[in-house]
Amino acid sequence: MPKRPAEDKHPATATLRNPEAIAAQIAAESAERSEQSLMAGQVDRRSISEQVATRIMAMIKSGNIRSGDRLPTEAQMGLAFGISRPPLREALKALTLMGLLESRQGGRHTVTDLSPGRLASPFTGMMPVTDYDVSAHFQAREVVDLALVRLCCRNASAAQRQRILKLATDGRAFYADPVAFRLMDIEFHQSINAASGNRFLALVSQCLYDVHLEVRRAASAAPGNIPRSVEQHIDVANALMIKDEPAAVALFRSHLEHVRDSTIAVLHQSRP
Amino acid sequence: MPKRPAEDKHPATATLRNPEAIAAQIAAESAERSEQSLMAGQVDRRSISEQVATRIMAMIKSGNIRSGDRLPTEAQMGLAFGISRPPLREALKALTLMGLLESRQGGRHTVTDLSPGRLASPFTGMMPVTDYDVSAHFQAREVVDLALVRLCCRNASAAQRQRILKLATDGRAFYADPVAFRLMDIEFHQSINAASGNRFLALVSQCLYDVHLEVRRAASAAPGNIPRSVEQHIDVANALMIKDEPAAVALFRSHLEHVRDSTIAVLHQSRP
DNA sequence: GCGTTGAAACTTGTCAGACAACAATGCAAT
DNA sequence: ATTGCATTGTTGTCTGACAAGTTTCAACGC
Repeated sequence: MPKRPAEDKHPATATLRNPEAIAAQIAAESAERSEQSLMAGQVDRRSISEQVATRIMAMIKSGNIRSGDRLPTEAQMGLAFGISRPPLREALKALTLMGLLESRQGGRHTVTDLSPGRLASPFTGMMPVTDYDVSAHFQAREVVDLALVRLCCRNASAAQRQRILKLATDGRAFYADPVAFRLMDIEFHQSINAASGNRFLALVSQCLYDVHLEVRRAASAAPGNIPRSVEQHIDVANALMIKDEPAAVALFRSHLEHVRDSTIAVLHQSRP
Repeated sequence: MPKRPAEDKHPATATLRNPEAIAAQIAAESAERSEQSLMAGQVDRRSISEQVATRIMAMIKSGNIRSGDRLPTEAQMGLAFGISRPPLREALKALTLMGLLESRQGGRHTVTDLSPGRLASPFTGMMPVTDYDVSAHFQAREVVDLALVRLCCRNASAAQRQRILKLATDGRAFYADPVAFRLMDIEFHQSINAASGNRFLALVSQCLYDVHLEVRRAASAAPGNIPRSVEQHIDVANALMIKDEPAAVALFRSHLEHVRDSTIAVLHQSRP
């Protein structure tokens, strides 16, 4: 059986994770690029900072730079890319804003965990910029979340089901605390998503949920809604415990519809 | 000295869109911010460029800056924000990389159309960075795309159905041209997504499709696959024409399964 | 009068150098 | 061995400058 080589043990690849080696690789590729552009005779009309940002992204995507790696200093990278600090900093800052890098004054740049949630956050934050359609949004959530509930019902382990049920019942303590309830609500839905075993659908669901939060942020939840949501959570969790798929889906659907209706009510109230 | 062509017919709204007025508004808000930070005694530990980028994003999201607007010059904005050019440029470049702004040397920064596809592209490009699961990906596509097909079957106008059918049949001309086929394929799926009437699901589907393209980019499609895909497209389009929802869904599902299987085959072939 | 063209003014892209603020490191004293 | 401090290193920000490209506007020819 041909197994994947244990890359971390190989000196050649391990060395690449050292800042100096990263800089060396950048320099090598940079020279190669220059030759190519000379051969093609085609000038890249993008600004240097955009080219550099793209190349760093490519190095991250291809695995040449990995989560947690410390990048070389700005001076070293500028030397390696053959550019000065300002455009390099523009590229680094852009990647920082996109959630790929982290930077602290005095400390070097490091690569984030690259979790989909982190990468999606800047995108999610800009989503509700176009005119927002509540019913279309909840229709999408229904499609995605109900599929996740189905998958969760089939694939979740006993421990995961227990955790979901515990989160649901713990919600009873938060009848009077909207903030704590919101945190629990996030955790509850994420647990279901994670238990489904499908990262893509889970990510989509989380993005749609984040958009929902953004919309609902300003308006505090009406007091009566929290107990109702908590009870619906518990109903769903119980259905998941006994693996009753139709019931879980139906209960989750009614939960979503309840949230949708109350959201519409809040929006109409704030915008008469 | 206004040599400026008459541009404010509506002083209230038009004024805000002038670069100078935008700068003035920035300056006003900036002063307000300073007071707040003094009152709170809490320093914002984020770098200036990050704060500025966040604030410009907020102004775009709130509608103070709209699609197509020309931003003030960097000098003006630097003055308005009370900072110098480098950190301001870092913020602008970050927003440019994120697809919110466009910039040309010599011309001012302008706001893009803010289309979801454009905003999603940097995010989509980084998605397959984590270990990629083909079957989970296609499971997600199945959930989302089949829902879109259902909605399309119910909501599409006659003209939209005609367009979908035309795209599908036109595909027959591209048996030997993978690139042209790919372009048609994109258009075909986007037409279905648009006809569904749900922007959110359409966007999600497009993102998943883009990830699929990214994965399949290197490997050229096997020659036999194109005719098969074309015929499947036509079958789906015909089902949509007569509004046979179960048939359309079933045909689309088998289309997706075919694409999935051929993708897996290609991946296994390239990675023995 | 009207479209064209050319130059001037303006704006962004890039570079260089400098200093401040913060982090990391090593050394000395307890 | 641990704590505290001083030194060094790195990022954050500023200033000034010039190159490369765009926009504007006025002079010019028709």
